[in-house]
Amino acid sequence: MNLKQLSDHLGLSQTTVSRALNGYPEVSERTRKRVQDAAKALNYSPNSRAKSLATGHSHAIGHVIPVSDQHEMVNPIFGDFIAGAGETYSAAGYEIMISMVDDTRQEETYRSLRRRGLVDGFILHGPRMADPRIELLLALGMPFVVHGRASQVTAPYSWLDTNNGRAFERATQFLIQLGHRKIALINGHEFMDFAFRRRESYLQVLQAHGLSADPSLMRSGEMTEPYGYQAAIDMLRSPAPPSAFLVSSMVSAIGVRRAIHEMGFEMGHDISVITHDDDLSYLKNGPDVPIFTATRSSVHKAGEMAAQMLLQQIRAPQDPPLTKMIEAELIIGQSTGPAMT
Amino acid sequence: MNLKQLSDHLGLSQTTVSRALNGYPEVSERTRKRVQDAAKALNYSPNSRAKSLATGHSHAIGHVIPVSDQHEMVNPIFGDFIAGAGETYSAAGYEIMISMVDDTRQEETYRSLRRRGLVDGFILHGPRMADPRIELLLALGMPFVVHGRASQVTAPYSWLDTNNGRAFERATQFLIQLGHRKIALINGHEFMDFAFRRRESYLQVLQAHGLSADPSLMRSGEMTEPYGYQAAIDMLRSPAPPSAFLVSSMVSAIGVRRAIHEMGFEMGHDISVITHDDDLSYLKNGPDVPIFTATRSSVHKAGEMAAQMLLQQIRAPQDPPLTKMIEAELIIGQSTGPAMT
DNA sequence: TTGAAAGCGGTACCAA
DNA sequence: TTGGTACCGCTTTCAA
Repeated sequence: MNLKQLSDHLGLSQTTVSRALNGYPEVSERTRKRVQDAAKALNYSPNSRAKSLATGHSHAIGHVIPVSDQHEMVNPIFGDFIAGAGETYSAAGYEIMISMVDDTRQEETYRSLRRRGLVDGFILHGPRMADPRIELLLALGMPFVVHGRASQVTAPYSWLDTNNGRAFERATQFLIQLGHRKIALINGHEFMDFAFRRRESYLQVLQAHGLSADPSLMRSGEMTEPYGYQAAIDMLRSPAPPSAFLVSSMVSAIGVRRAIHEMGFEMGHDISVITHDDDLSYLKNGPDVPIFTATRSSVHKAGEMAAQMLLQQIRAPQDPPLTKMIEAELIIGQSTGPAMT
Repeated sequence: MNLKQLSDHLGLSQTTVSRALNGYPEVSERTRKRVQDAAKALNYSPNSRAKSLATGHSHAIGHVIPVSDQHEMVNPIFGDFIAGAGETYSAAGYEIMISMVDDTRQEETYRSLRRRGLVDGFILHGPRMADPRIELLLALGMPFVVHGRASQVTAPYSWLDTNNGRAFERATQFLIQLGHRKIALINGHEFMDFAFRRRESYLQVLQAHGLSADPSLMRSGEMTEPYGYQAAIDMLRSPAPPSAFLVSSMVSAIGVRRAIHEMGFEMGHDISVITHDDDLSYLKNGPDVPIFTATRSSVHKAGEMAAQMLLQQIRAPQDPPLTKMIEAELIIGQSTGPAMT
């Protein structure tokens, strides 16, 4: 059933039917009613491709997800974020178009999605400190919202971010209050903006308490389980091992805990671990660790909000960029002081 | 830059340019080369909406993900599966269109995506034993592949599934070999096909060993952490608690372990836990539990394969349905016998 | 208030 | 081997 068939059926022109269905004011109420009823009865809905072609917008949003070549895996927060965004889009009549592409093909993907007219806007995931994609999108003139920020990009743009700095500030303070003096930081790649901010806060708090930053207690890398394991093993084997770990990712934290166990330390007694991750908050009640985290549902919420911001930008492209900060939640499972030995 | 501009620039007709770019044989090699070079130089790529409209296919695949109202969360395997599928699609020039919709709106979503011409095929996620969506898609005449199976649907259709039955068979056998006699099953909703199959295998192996199935040791429900916790607490408080848990989801398993800890049992000594989940295999090296799982990378692989099967169906719609079984991996972290007390 | 017709940007049939 | 043209299904301007 297409527009022509519907209008023939009604004995009206395509024009009138189109207008009636799209809420144009110049259609008589009687006609509109008749058209709407027929459309419903005949199960008509317009072909989106034709509509897009005619109107110039696709009613779809592109999410370009960087996937790492190295381990072919996607950050687990992704699902919840998309689910949240999807809800908002679907309520507004938008679709999600997802591209999973590796780092080398990001630009090409943005350009191509835009040129081919497949999307009306973008959500940018996983920003780096100096992320060239932001300039690119600004140059392309496409509405977009960054999930996170890029602290070295000075041009104004829309973003929504978790307050990573504040989160790690509080976590570090918490460990210091418990009496820890040697606190290790197992961080993500520090060219990623979130990781950079986390380290900055960690260092700042150490300094504020007169503690020196020990480079041997700081690691940054791809947040996998083996990475966490190796980093922790190395540190625990050193002559002056840390009494606490601050870990940027739950996935790596699993490796850290394995290392602690393997080295014969007891978690929550000899050693403390604090994890920050945007996912896996369902672990918050686990017996062995205090967890510092953004919950899954807060990530979901972030997705909703980012989508709303983007739709707003699409509707009013001239408006100034929107920004939004989300505070992470602090969830203490079990207080664990430094080694008792 | 559109086709008309490009052809004007070249002094050729749109027809010829289109043919040159799309690999039609009747174009002279010289012309083709000239066209291709110009297209590259002028950064031309065809408008997908127009192309879709003209050809009748959209070069996009719909993934309709059921989201639960209850906890607004998405099964964590989703990200890896999509990443795998996305790779395959992208290599074949297809896009992914994702719809996150709750159970009540599944049918409507499939119908709408099809009617509006947004997709050429579907991957169906989270099949139930008697899943009406399969009949629907068959009736719609759209190519689709089910991730999982629907054991009560008799009509032939394409699917790709993990061998859940075999996995739980092996897990149950393993626990019995360790000496366990009271083995609890914390399962997903048993109207879900995977959960049904898991229970069937569990029961079958118990029976084969002359063990009676104890209804008080079997639970099914939404696979959340609190659900696992509550189920385990209830069982552990009973007069005859289980000595082992077989848990259908890593998320619930976290709750189970919390309950074990809280009740004063020691994991891997008093109590064993085996978890099956398609995600979170990075936990496989955790210190406390043996894990029975499909790894994240196998889920990724499943996504790739499902996508390949679907593209195959799209290319040759008349071919008989394709089916593919994937064996789960058995990963034993640490053997744990029954309670020593 | 309604309709005819010209796009939107491609593809593909039919002629040349 | 190339080009003219109708058409895919909808929107929108212009006229009636």
